Amino acid sequence: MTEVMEPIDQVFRALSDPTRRQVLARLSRSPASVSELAQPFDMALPSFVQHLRVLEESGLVRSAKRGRVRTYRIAPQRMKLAEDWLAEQRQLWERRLDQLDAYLLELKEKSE
Amino acid sequence: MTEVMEPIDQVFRALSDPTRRQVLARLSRSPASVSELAQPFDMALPSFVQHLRVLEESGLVRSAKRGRVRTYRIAPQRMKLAEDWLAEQRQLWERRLDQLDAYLLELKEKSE
DNA sequence: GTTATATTTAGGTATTGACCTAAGTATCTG
DNA sequence: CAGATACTTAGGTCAATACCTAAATATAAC
Repeated sequence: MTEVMEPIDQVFRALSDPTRRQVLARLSRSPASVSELAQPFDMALPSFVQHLRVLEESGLVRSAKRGRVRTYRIAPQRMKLAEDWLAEQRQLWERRLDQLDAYLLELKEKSE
Repeated sequence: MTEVMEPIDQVFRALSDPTRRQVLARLSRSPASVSELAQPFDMALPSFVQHLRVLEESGLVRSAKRGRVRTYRIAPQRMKLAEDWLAEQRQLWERRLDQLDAYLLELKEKSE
């Protein structure tokens, strides 16, 4: 694949894991520390922290360390990349469906 | 990770690859055969076909073979899983930001 | 200043992902 | 029916991912 991943690739990749999506959902409510975030998951901490790293590299979250506690928060702009891409595709095929006669399309599908 | 991937995991995973996103964009315009889809890519056909398999397993596209030609088309309902998930997160943190605004406003008013 | 807490680093394993080449099958066309 | 076309199957490589345990570091609390 490509040498370096594009932001949008990283965003979708980050979103493809259920653990990471759960973390994002948690952070959508409020910022939280590593251990708070890890608590619901039955996973060794270093493994979990790797998910946090993937999220941060994707730009979907940011973190800052104060003392011994690292706090993560959501960084909403990046999610927009994904939303916008999806919206654009939707617009494309919706326009296509508008142009076509829906009835004829259905007939065509049935014959295939 | 999990034994079997959830549909939404598969959808985001399928979307994380630029080749696959380009294929989706192409299919948003109209259905197309394997070789039509493969044409823009500098990749051995079997490698490319594997991307089509990932897309079909995710439910983002469907295919049917007629004679020796397999035709792919977009299957838009699945993309909604991703759109809905993103919309939900957005709603969550936008609501949170609203609350924060209200709180800050209140602080400000008290100080005046 | 010792002990507890909150990560972080180091390093290892097993599976999956993204590619390849070579060879096979099925359908169409002259 | 012979050759071209449109995939499909088989099998191999290499890197990345998702986990793990054990040990290190840095800060906080007694």
